[in-house]
Amino acid sequence: MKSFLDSVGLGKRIGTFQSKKTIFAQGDSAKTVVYIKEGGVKLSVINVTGKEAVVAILGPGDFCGEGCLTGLPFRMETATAISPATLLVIEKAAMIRLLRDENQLSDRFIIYLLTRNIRVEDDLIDQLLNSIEKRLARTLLVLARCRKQDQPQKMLPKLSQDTLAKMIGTTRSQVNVFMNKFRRLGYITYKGEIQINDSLLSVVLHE
Amino acid sequence: MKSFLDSVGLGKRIGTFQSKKTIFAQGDSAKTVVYIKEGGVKLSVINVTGKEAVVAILGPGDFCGEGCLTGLPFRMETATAISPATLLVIEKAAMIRLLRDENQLSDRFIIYLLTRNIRVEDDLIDQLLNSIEKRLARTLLVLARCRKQDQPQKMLPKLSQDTLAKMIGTTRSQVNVFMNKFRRLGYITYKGEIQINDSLLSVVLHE
DNA sequence: TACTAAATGTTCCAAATGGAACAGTTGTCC
DNA sequence: GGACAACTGTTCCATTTGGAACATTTAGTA
Repeated sequence: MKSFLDSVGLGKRIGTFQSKKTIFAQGDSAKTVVYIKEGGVKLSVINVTGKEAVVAILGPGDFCGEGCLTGLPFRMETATAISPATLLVIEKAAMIRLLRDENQLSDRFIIYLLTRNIRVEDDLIDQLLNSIEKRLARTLLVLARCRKQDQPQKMLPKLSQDTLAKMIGTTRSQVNVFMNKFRRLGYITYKGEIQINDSLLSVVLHE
Repeated sequence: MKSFLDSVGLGKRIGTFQSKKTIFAQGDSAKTVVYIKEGGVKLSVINVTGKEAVVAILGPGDFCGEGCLTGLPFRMETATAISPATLLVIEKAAMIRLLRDENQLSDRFIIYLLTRNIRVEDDLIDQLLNSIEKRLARTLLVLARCRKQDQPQKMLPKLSQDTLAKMIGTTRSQVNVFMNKFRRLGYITYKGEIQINDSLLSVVLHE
């Protein structure tokens, strides 16, 4: 299934990025689709007034920059590595060819887009309906779920409170207050890295 | 290009719905993908506490219920006609077969998913960064743009202030206050239906 | 170790927002 | 026309939130 995304070839190359390095920036010309083989990637946007929003945290198996396939000539978002990352960079034309010729990839890509759509819609719904406290709790749980398979204890990718704030559309000081509240109530633990307890769910579900 | 979506056949049937009728409801079993040939469709969600959010307003050329292709057994959203609607209802298995066999449809569907993704991400970003006033202004402009091709004056699909409130995550009274403010400033006009002036853009862009 | 930058902890107040309450308007159906 | 329901207009206040300011802690590095 992964064969087309495992090999380098015509119009496909490997890129490696250290943590905090920019993969592409908002406004760049958009001619490639990126497939994440390893590492974490943060997608962010800066608006006219200079305010920043974090749209998604992506990991292995996710794509980014796929918007260029619609014909958009520029990157609408900035993609930044949040851990050492290995990426497959696929030229737009090569990606279009692969989607035509390789049904397995096409299927997989459609499933990916559908899943991604659901994720973003869930984020939007959360934003429309819930308070900062609930949004923070849900975001932590979703981030922890991504790691569940690896770790016995659920653990977060290393994100600053500032980044969390930009994911849920609030300020760092608010995030700080609620993080400490969750810690005080035993919903999360700071053991070097942050660990998420299932009891954090009660914040999302209650009332 | 549209041939596969124009014909009724094995696993494809036409459905017609009057305004305000439910096409499918949150929690229903999800076995079909719906293609909108004519009319408008509102996608909404109700959360545990009973609060409602409107996720999208869809029109001709859009799909809905496509999430079932990921294997999700239930509808996550309620789809309601907001004007008399003609729909092509495609069985999940038939849709999967079409996507495999008909490259034109597959291409078109991928482009649709990418475009939809961008739309939802833009909504999320708007929600993360902007005040109620700006979100309302942007929502009105986006809704008006959908109709631009038809009408000399930009006009809205008929949506109540309550629906607008549920699209931007606020209360009807807030929407009412800002709608009247926009009207007082000449950004919108009530001539039977609501008409949107380009000057409304200044609300989104200013400061 | 000492220095520096980044991240976190804490507080405060102005501003934005939620939500309820009630009045007025419009449209529809008998 | 009258009755009813749906939608709109308007006000008010408690609550939430934004945003700045400053202290403290942690991490990286000369």
